[in-house]
Amino acid sequence: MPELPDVERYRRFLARHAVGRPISSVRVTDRGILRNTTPQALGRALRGRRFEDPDRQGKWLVAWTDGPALLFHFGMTGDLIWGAGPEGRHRHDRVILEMEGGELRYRNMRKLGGLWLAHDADEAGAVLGSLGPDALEVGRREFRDRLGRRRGRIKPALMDQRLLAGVGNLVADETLWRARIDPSRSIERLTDTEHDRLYDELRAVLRTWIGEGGEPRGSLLAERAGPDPRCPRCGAALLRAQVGGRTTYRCPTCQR
DNA sequence: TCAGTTGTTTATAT
DNA sequence: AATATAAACAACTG
Repeated sequence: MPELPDVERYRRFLARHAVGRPISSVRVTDRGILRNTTPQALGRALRGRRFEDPDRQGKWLVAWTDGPALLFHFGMTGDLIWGAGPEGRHRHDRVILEMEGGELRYRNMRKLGGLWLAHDADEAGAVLGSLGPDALEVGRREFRDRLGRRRGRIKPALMDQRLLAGVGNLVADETLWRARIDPSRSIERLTDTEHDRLYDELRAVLRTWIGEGGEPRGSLLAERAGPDPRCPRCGAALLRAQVGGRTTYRCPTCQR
């Protein structure tokens, strides 16, 4: 589930439900999900604090409070849930933040990703490491420049979080399909037109995906899960292959 | 039983 | 130096 658009929705979700409410207690049902702190330290750090407007960079959600910040990464199966009370809790709710008027739950089945605690902006920056500019914020020029300094195949470059933050496997496939570019094309051989299409389609994919509150229809994405994946544009059977170690779908006639 | 899964990090090879 | 590949992490589904 979580790619950049999903994390952006989590960001808005946290802002809508949790901002401003005093945190009364922190329940950790799986301490392994805390990557740089303990349940005790997390409780001490957050109790009595209130979330402020959260930030997102790539697939990271940075939830500032009037004290420290809580950093969320959702891995492949993370989710954020709001509950008015304890009913509806799930066994994969690894951390539950109880606050006035409800509770925020960090759910994560596979436990890739996790929660980090940062006491200030410097610490938050250290956790995020050398993350590139956010894929939705980056300008056309910088996108082009950063890509131009890379060699090799286009898809793994798009997914490199140091180059550009937020593009995952599904967004990459969708973008390349819409831009009609083969995921294995070498970056050096992309034309100016293709660079422009890539930038435009990346933004279009991210924006529609955020806007629809879920994965878009009439897309490669909708096809790949089905029994007979076909190109929504030309009807050709989609090809499935490994690119950069990830399952990749492409259209044999539209993408060259 | 086996293959597959939206992400990232690490080690190893080229 | 940078890119490519595979494995590991972990838990579940079909």
